[in-house]
Amino acid sequence: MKRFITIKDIAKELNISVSTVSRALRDTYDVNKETRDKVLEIASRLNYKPNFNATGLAKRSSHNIAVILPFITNYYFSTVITGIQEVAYEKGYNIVLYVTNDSPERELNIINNLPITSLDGLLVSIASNSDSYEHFEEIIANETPIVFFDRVTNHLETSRVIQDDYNGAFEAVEHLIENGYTKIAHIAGPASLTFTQNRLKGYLAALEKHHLEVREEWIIHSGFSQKDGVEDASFLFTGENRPDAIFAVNDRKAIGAMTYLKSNGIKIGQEVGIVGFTNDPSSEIISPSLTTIAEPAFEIGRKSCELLLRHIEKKYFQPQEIVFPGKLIVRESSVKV
Amino acid sequence: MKRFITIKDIAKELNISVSTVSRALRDTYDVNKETRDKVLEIASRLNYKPNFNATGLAKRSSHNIAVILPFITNYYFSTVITGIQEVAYEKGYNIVLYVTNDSPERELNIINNLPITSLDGLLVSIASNSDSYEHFEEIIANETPIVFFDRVTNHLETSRVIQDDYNGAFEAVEHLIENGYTKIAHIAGPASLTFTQNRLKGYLAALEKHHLEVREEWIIHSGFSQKDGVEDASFLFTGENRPDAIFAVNDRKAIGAMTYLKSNGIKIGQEVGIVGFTNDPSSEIISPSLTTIAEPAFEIGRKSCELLLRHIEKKYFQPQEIVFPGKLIVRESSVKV
DNA sequence: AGTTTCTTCGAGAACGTTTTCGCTTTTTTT
DNA sequence: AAAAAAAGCGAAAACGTTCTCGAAGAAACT
Repeated sequence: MKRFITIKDIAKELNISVSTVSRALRDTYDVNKETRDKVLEIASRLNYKPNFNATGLAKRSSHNIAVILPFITNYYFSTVITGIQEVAYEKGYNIVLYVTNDSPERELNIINNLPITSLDGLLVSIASNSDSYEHFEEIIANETPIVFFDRVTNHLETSRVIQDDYNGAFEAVEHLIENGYTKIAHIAGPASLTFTQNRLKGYLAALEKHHLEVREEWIIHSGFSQKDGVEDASFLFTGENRPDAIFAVNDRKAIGAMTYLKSNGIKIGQEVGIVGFTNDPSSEIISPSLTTIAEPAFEIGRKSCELLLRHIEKKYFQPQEIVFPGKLIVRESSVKV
Repeated sequence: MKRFITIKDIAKELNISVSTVSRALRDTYDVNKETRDKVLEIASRLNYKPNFNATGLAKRSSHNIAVILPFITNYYFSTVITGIQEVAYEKGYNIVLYVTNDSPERELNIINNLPITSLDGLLVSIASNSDSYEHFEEIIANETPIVFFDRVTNHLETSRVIQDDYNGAFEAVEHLIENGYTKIAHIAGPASLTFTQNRLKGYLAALEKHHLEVREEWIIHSGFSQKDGVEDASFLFTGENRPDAIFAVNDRKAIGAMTYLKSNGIKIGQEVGIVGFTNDPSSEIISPSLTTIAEPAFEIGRKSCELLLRHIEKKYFQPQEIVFPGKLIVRESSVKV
């Protein structure tokens, strides 16, 4: 059976009480410097490790935060986690990771089975087709703070951090227009997600500003995968009225569309312009290279975590919305020469 | 202050003792079916959530496992985590994530500050230049099981799961030879890592089998990034005695090398053959597409976690080494036509 | 010298469970 | 019908901390 050195062992060793040891290990006041030094010395000699279950019980707070998101196997999310992890590490928090596989059922199941009593807060990016938010409300009611990032919801009064989807999309589409494309399609994400709605709005606004017509059949909602991109492009380029440009909701779909076009002999850039969203490293590797809107994924992770920690540490802290601007990165896929 | 429903609330409600409630919530024996049903009903009505700090304290086991690895922002590691997470989810374990940024100091710091008393086990892939294993030994001495994956060490008597680096490399290089390349360079990873050693051995064995000369200057050890690949290639192709093929320790370096060759007008495949390792999705996106050895990353994650859980649950379980075979995937970068 | 204030510490309860032991009551065996 | 075994439950200790209270002594005032 495992057996670790406890505060009691230290107390016995020095013939003092556990309360004193406890104080010595944390505070500096209310304990004599000498005894404190002795405690610290013994503690490190015996290689004492605090029992987090016990401290968690006694203080009603562990130093754990849950991160719940759809996937981790893509550039965006893995980079966000890296950012989160960076500030968690600095501040001595542990990250408990849950991945929903973008399934609402699994998300629900995870939330319901969360070790909520040993979690100080939650960082979440919701699944595509979540339609109910009760499970989150319940957690909020229990005074466990939540910060949403990227995939947020307006149904809940919490802090959130996102990129500027509307303006990013607007800029992307305007860039296509300025480069002489006029028949611009949008291959979008699942309609339920706030950020696909915002990117769609940005797309529409840019068309409107430049007096270009909006065609229903040029707006396709589907999933986020490369395969979805292939299918959407195949749909767009088999009928009549083919577009001459595509704005994709993310780089993976853009890349899917590119592979479709390439294998059908359509010249990217020259004949059909393409712009993605994210700045996935693949967008630089593919040829022609992909124009895209870069998202500050790492910073979004950092900021989300900082915000959550503020909520955890200060008691009443007004929910905030933080919006990061995107940045247009022009490459080969959106220019005609 | 947060306040959750406890076992005591249920006991009070039903006028029975907490011990009975505790039993009812877990076992089926030693408690009448009727009272058990009543307890379960009240528990779900009050929305009772067990306090994991308390159970952890009382049972000396949380249901947490730590995952410690260098990065998560690449295909291989993020897929491994997804596999780990899959079985952890099935079995009701939580994953506590730590990323070392491939820094030995940070790794050490993380290990030393681990909430070890509330961790049932560890899954780790070590940092590149870790030279000391004492911190791991200490954990093992405390009877907390560790399973290493991918980046393992021979200094410790623990279970480990890896891919067959030797044979994968052998196959990759033999494939190049069979396709008519004779001057094959190897851009390798940091020399300290077991798996780069094994891939190097596989490379050497293939050369030897086919009586090709080994040239020291064609073997370069550096980091794992795309940038390292660029630099290694630039080194290989600026001097005299240029190779006509490259076997890269991973796909990112292979891709780096490809970008260098492409921008220098060297025809990949025709003039210089390239094979990578991993089967990163980028290897299919880049053109020409990259021949590679596919690693079963997801399965490695699953298996590592299963093994760890076995160690946690059975007491004395002989350390095992599990080796997954790789699979050669032939694409355009390694054929001369 | 007497009073007040600080400083340092210990006793013991509390956090929410599990677990051991033993006591009733019921059921089974003879 | 008596004896033995089993079933169901409660009291209380334990897990390793933190925290509140108060006591003892030292230091600082009058």
